[in-house]
Amino acid sequence: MHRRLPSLNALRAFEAAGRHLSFSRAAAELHVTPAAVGQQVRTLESYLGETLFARQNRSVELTVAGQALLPGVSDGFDQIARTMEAFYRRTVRRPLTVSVEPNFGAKWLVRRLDRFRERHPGIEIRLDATSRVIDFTREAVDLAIRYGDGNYPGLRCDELFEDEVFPVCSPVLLDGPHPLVRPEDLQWHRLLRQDWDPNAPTWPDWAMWLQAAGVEDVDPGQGPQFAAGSYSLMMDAALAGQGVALASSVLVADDIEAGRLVKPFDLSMHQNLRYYLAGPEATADEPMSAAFREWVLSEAGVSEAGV
Amino acid sequence: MHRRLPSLNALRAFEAAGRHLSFSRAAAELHVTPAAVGQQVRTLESYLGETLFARQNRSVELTVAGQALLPGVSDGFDQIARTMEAFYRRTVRRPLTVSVEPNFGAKWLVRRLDRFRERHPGIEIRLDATSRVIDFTREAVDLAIRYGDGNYPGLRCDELFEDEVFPVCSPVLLDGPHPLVRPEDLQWHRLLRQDWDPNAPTWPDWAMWLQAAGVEDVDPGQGPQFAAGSYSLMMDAALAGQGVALASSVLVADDIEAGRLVKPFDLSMHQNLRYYLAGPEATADEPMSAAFREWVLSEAGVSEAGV
DNA sequence: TTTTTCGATGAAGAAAAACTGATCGGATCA
DNA sequence: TGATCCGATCAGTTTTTCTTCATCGAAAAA
Repeated sequence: MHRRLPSLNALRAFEAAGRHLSFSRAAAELHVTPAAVGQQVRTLESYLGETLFARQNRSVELTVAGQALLPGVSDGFDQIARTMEAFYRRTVRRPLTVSVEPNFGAKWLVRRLDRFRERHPGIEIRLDATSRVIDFTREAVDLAIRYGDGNYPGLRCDELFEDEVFPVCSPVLLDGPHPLVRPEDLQWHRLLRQDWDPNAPTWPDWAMWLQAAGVEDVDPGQGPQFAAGSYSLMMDAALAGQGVALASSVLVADDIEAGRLVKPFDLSMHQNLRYYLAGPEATADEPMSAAFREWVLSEAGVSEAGV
Repeated sequence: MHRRLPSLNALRAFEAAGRHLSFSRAAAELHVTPAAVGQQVRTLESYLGETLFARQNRSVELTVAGQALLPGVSDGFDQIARTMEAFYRRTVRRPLTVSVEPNFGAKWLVRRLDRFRERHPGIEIRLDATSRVIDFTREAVDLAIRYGDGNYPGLRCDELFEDEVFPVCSPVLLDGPHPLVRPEDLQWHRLLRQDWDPNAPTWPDWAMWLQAAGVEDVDPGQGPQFAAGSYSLMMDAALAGQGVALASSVLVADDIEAGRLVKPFDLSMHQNLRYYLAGPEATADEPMSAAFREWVLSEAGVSEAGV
């Protein structure tokens, strides 16, 4: 079989534009700019040697040639789209189970998962939020995102983020009677403190940060205390302007970007612990695992690590 | 309608590979390398999160998933391909009439036209080989390739080639009792000469070339003479080793590249005349004209000229 | 009428996708 | 056993595709 097909992307742009009778709406459907649609249509017209759209100033309509071409092309794409939909929904698909540390899952991963779904409509993610250490040989878990030192023998392991710890607070604390400008100003505010799970990796506490900042007249023991595992409660308190919390850069990145939290001082405590994506070597090249790894790494702004 | 489609090119590669059960044959069909097909298939597998082909060492076969996906996708592309074929062959299409100087048409254009057909299967070219000057307002001609000075008022005009004139001959003349090495050696060979149409642009003759070469003991008047318009006869004689002809660089480029003719000396006579593609401004932006112009210019190795 | 708005367009540069070319490695065939 | 065939892989590059930004002209709004 020998097919002479034009650029398929140009065809798709034409099809969408013809269906909407609008380059802009077609562009919206295809998630590109109207200019891109216009160029693709022009490419197709040049390939065929015929104008497919009559351009009015503020609208387009199909020429006779365009009308002749559109239905068949639409049918073809419909057929393919139906096939893909059927494929996505066909026979029970094993979901990809990803174990994730709960705070990271809530603050970082779930906010981005819809982008993964868009990129890989055929892969269903099952999240398993737990702090336990995963034994891949015993548990039905494909991949795990963990906070640690990256020393996971026998696993394929890719670094996601460095992490650092610094104070954050609601922007309202920057105004008011005692604006937070220098570390000494912390004496006027409540320090939100978290107890640490004795089994979990160590985490800098206020005493360490204040010492590093060279501040002596702030009591590291004052302010509300949150139980281990209640990180999100503490952050809710910070978001509500109830005090200043020591937070992980990864977990507050979105809140800072959105302006819900601010970082009043420049001083950060560096951790030698990081976020890693880990999983068994044996399944590392399976398409589902590979797709998830590639996506997480790109979301983390990291190019894929070596072997 | 909201479609979630993978990369269409990846789908097409998968479809071809699945149909042939071979990446190499699919690559041949798509006019790309097997490596390209392999990468496209891998892209699709990553998007879907499933392997579509089971790779043996020397062959591939479809997995269950691949078998589930292939038929529907094939049908879709078939549908589109049928639509395109029907479109190409539909209602009487006006061919694009290109008037071309006969020698140029024979020696340069027709040898390349199949590449144009491949790029633009929907455009039919009608060649009109004539030396007459074209009046676009009176004749049903869309474009013309002409040899001249480029001064064509009221026409959209793009330069194709510079031209120069130099002696050429069959490679057999380089051996033999009197090999052609220096211009003086021409005295041992016949000079193929052509009469010129008194109305046509002037063309250097042997007397001019010999003078430029500084050769005096060769008689420019000896050798067979060909009537105006019998250029191709003269070139046939040259190809047959019957003598040395003064030829146009454009018209002999292919013969020289193929080794059928050689250029024994370096000296060329430059012409201030060139090959141009000309046509009415009014139709210059019509897809057929624009496609042909773009193609001719790219074949001529020239980027599209400005307004 | 005048002003605003909306959609199409064009050029230039940037980003992303696709392809090539070279190399490797395991079957198959002679 | 050696030669060959086919597919995998990877880096580098080419080609395609897209975005940005400015402009334009009619329709809608004021």
